Amino acid sequence: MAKTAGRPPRSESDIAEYRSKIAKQALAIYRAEGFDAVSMRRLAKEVGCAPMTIYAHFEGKQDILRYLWADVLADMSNEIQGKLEQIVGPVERLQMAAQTFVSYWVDHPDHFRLVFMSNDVTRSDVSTFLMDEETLAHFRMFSDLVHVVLQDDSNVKASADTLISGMVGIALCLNTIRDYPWTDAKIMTDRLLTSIISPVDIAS
Amino acid sequence: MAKTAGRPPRSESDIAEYRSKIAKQALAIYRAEGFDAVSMRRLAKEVGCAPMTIYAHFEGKQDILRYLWADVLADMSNEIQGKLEQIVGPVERLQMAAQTFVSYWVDHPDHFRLVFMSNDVTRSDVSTFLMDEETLAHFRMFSDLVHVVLQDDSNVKASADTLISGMVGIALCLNTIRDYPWTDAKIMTDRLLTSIISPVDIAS
DNA sequence: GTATTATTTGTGACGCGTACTAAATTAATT
DNA sequence: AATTAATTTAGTACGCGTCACAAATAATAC
Repeated sequence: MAKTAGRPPRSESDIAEYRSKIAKQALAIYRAEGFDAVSMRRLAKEVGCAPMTIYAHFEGKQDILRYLWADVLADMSNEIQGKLEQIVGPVERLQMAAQTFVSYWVDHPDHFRLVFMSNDVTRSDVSTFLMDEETLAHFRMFSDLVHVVLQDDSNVKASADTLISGMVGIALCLNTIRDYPWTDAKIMTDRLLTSIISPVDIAS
Repeated sequence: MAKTAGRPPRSESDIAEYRSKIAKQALAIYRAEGFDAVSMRRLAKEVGCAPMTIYAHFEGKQDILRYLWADVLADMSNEIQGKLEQIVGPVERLQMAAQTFVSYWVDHPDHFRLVFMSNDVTRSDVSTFLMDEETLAHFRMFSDLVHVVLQDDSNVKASADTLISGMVGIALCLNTIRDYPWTDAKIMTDRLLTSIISPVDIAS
């Protein structure tokens, strides 16, 4: 089968280059002026293309926003790592990580919104986006910390996932349901953590 | 001090009537066509007033959306109560309630978005909105269920709050971070629950 | 060269939330 | 009935995400 005539599809590298160019600019805007400043029109202007051209490279705004996750998650990870440096006890390390994690999202609502609240929850379309290794690693950090504490291998992932989503939930509730008199975040985080890391067997 | 001349401010009842009229119509639209269908312009049209008039009665869209919470939360509560009817064991009741709670939000992304993701996270303005008794009661239902399981009074609220935000977090994570291979919701919920309801003392 | 085809651009449009202002309407007191 | 303050309206405007469609551009085959 000979190649068809006409302009060939852009090369893989061109696609990647253009995408990263857009994503990079989006990140610059986000870092400088926050979530609300990132708009398709402005992004296009600063990238130097027509607004609609972006839609040839991304499915929509959400699709772009996901590329900012890496930056935010790295920032969060750094903060945790910094706090962890002086701590040796496995339980203490996990506690510090958890407290820092929750504090980070409570103290940076914009970042929280970006990562956890900017998806189109309604449409459950199977996007082609897949988390890269680096991004996954940030989530796995907790698995590792939990793993050290719980020698028992079998439930580590379930425990870590529950811990992560639990902490995210604390941040979400504090951020959105402000009228409800929530227990202090520190206390809830501690409660969640000490619960998760203690092996429990309750009759089902 | 005699009253000044001129039109007096609207009466309390008039204010409430107008507000509830708007809120009621918003609810009708939401129920019929979902989250995205509720827009200020359309709402105004169906209420029979100018778009900007609504802003005299509500601070903005968020302020209206909150009045839809009651409906959704009642629906969720009903679903839980229905499932609870045949169950007598305190632990089993709490388990069923928790599983139903999480399932509800996972199965109704629109409702989840309305209650937990439609606030303007960025601005932490102290709005005048206060949760009414009815709405609070839905949250307190879990306190009650937890209370029955944990006779120890002291930590009931902290445990219940942690449980609620943990479950909300599970729903949020499943709804927004779809690329991460989360542990099954049922398992995470169970893990969270059995952890929370078992009294634990870990060296701090 | 020219024809063919893929991609990019431009333009205009829709509806959105919300801000501003000036005019109109309303309802009570004088 | 005239006055006056509270409220509503109309109109305009900005920027937003996104769609539709025609025009332009670029790279290949002939």
